Amino acid sequence: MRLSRYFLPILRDAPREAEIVSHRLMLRAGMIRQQSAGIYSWLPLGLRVLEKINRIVREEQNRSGAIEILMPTIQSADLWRESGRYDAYGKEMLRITDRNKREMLYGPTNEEMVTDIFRSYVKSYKDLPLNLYHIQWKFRDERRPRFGVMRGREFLMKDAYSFDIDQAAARHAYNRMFTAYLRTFARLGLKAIPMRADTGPIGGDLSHEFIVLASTGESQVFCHKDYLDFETPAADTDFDSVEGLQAIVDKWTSLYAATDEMHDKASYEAIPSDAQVSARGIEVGHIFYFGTKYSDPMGATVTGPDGAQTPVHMGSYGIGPSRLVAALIEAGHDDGGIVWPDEIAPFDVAVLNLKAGDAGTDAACENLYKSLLAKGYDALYDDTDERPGGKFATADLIGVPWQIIVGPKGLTDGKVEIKRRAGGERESVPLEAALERFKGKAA
RNA sequence: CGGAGUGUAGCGCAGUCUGGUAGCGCACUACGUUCGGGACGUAGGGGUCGCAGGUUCAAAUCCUGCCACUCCGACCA
Repeated sequence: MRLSRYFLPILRDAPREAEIVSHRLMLRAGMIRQQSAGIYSWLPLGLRVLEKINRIVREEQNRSGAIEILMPTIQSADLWRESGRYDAYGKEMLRITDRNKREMLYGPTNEEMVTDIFRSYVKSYKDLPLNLYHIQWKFRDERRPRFGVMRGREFLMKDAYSFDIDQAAARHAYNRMFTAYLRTFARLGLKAIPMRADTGPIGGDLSHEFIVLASTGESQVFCHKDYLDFETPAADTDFDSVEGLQAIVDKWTSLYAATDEMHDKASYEAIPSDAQVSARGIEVGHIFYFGTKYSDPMGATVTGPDGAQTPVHMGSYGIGPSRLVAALIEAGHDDGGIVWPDEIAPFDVAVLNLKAGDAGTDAACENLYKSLLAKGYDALYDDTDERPGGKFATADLIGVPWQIIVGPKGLTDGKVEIKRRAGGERESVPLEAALERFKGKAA
């Protein structure tokens, strides 16, 4: 992308209302624009990051055996009356009336709807297990939205729903998601620790929150230090292996880890004091097993091997990609701006032409830019006629992991500079070497 | 939902107390000089002062009502 033709509305000063660092940086970097309390437009740079997160989430969901669908944002109140949640859900549910005076709602979650889909088509235990997920916008009319997209009213959520014949099978479905989540967050460059969670209004008796440690986190969390060094399940993990997944989950739940609400002082203090971690955390995922809470009242049953109708055992599994954007910034930034993990960055590499209009730098940059594109990189070419200082500041602010800096000074020796955003290391190399350094994007 | 605030140009702010031609910095446009860490000069453009009433010769400023947004707390992916 040529910056001169892109839409990147950088702000030099953050708007006054933005308090936390991720919100300030997202506004400054031109990633989002607030349209209403807790409701945001996603501008090109923000959308790129959001899509990169979605891609990873999708890959790991698919790897674990989940199947993608897409359900609507608007739902019928009737469906929610079946489960009893239409009245149980408070003012957080945005209720809408259509022109025919039918009661509708903007979905805060999709258990009822996916259960309806399931019961319409699936009739036999032979079609289980099944896990359907979608990535869709949700709306919860929070009393007090805050912290930008971290706690918006409208937010993007990946929600998966598992269907199984009995509790043992549902446990395995839970373990699949548990494992997929460990992989997802690791690929996003985050250390997310599963913590026992309260099951809340959704109900059920097996639930974990995945918490990212960050000093600006919203809640207090406690855990054993060893979690930070646990190994992420491998890409070739066999998701069909009941024992294999159970071993992973057992390991990742073997030590103490709890949010404030579930905190048990005695258990925590039993941890050797040098292994106690008390920190702030951001919830980035939440998984539940809730049995037949919805399948029972909604009649989602299958015929078992014995010919009997059995309500299916369900679980639901959420990750908030829009919130993850903010969490990633909270976990990765410095005075200069955002520091994205390589896999999430909106662009892989930025080419900075320090003197646009100069025949030498123009030619070198064109060469670099086209070569990077040809090798599959998302490259951003700053071809504007801004001054060098501004270009450095912009590149740092938006957090592109690599910068290739091309100025007339270096070019007299045939050299360009490669800068790593994260550590700030820079290296002066011949133009050819820079071209070679970026060999091609590994799939 | 309790408490505290804020609405003036795209962003950051002054002006409001004490009514009298709507300002500053950044950003934007043109030209010139600059050019390796957010340059400088000159000349420009841009605002129903959140909205609606009211008081007054005159309202960003005073009065009344409403709306929006933010922060702290309780609650949530």
